[in-house]
Amino acid sequence: MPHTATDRQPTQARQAEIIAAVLALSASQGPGTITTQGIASAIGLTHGALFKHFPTKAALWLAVIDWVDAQLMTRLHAAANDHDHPVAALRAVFMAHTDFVVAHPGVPRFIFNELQQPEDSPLKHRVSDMLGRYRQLLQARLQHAASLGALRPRLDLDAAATLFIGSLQGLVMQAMLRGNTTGMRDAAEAVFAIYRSAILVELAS
Amino acid sequence: MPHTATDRQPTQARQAEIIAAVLALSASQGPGTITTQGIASAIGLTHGALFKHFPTKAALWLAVIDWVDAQLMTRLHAAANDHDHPVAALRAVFMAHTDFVVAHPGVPRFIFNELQQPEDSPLKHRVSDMLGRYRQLLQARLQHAASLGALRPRLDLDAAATLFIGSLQGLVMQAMLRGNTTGMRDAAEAVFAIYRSAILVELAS
DNA sequence: TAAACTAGTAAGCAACTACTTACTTACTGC
DNA sequence: GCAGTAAGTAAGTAGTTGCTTACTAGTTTA
Repeated sequence: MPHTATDRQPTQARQAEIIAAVLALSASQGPGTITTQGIASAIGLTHGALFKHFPTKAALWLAVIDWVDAQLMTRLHAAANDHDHPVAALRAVFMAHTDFVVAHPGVPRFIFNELQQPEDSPLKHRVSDMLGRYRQLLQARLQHAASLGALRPRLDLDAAATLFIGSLQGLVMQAMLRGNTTGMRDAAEAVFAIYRSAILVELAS
Repeated sequence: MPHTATDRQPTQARQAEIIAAVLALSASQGPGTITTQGIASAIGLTHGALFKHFPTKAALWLAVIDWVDAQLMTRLHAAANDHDHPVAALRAVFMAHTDFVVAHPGVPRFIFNELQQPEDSPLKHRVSDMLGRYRQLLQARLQHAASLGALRPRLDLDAAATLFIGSLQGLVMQAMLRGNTTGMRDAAEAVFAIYRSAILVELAS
């Protein structure tokens, strides 16, 4: 069957389509089991055509991480900078992260899968680099909040950042158990409310 | 090379050895990439010999989960029942879980890997069943603590359980980023201290 | 002590993997 | 209007995977 004119796409558009397909498959399949054949047929393309746009599967995986990095960090910074008060900023980051996961359920699976690779592969290095910048974003707000006297005295800011990311991880895990992300926003609100009371200085009830 | 008498092991001992090998490989390799060939050569056995003890790879995977279930839940219940006060029990469970992960770093990787399988495979079902019993254990202590008036009024116990497991997940993720579990116990103490102040009723500082 | 059983080996098979090659067809600049 | 290039196809290759088969050698037991 000869392809029509609409079949042919400029490589930049195809690359974006391929990356999106990988993340879509990650949401319903587990990234470790994704094959280049599966990606191709998910787009309606021949297997060989994939390699016109990415030289190797590893290069494609790297491009997926770069996409996630750019998208997620942009949204998180935007959410954080939307609020003057650092605690409000933390809340906005928490919910922006949640919304991103709801919109792209394959992303946390993909990221965690790469984190499992124990050796210092370039993939894992980029993921850990991104998470490092995530922690910096959180630490800056936490320190700002501390300087305002809004946080508990002697609060371990490092542990507070770990708890922040970890609670999101817990929400993701719950969503993976259920197999969908419905109700995740509400659960995120409830969890952040508890987190907030964990770090805030005690006020009169 | 003919095998000596010590080569031959009763199947029960070999099964335990094989399960241990899978978890050891999970700690340093990522469970998705483990092959039956790799398991066999890790023990110093022929590939075909594996299938004398487990009919299929899936059966072996199931046995690994059963082992984790029995070991982990036994320790968590023992830790919980060691304390009369529910908050002390929660702390003991948190640290018992941490100790288990430090002792068996492959376990959380293995578990999370199975959780990623989206379909209702028997593997995923058992994992989600175990996590359900974990939540029950937590909910019972949280409700007990609430009945003692130790918790904040209007605390969302469901979200509190999610935050409990999630914060452990966050610690595991941090350990995976660093590639080892050194310092995990100290980090766990700090994180639980914050968690504790999140759920406890406010006292005079 | 012979028979049944069990734990092991060595070799190989069918299916699947990432990737390549040879070729075709559409778009673009001169 | 045509040459060069880029996106696509179809078929194939080498390596790996889970699993099987045919055979060997210890162990148990009637």
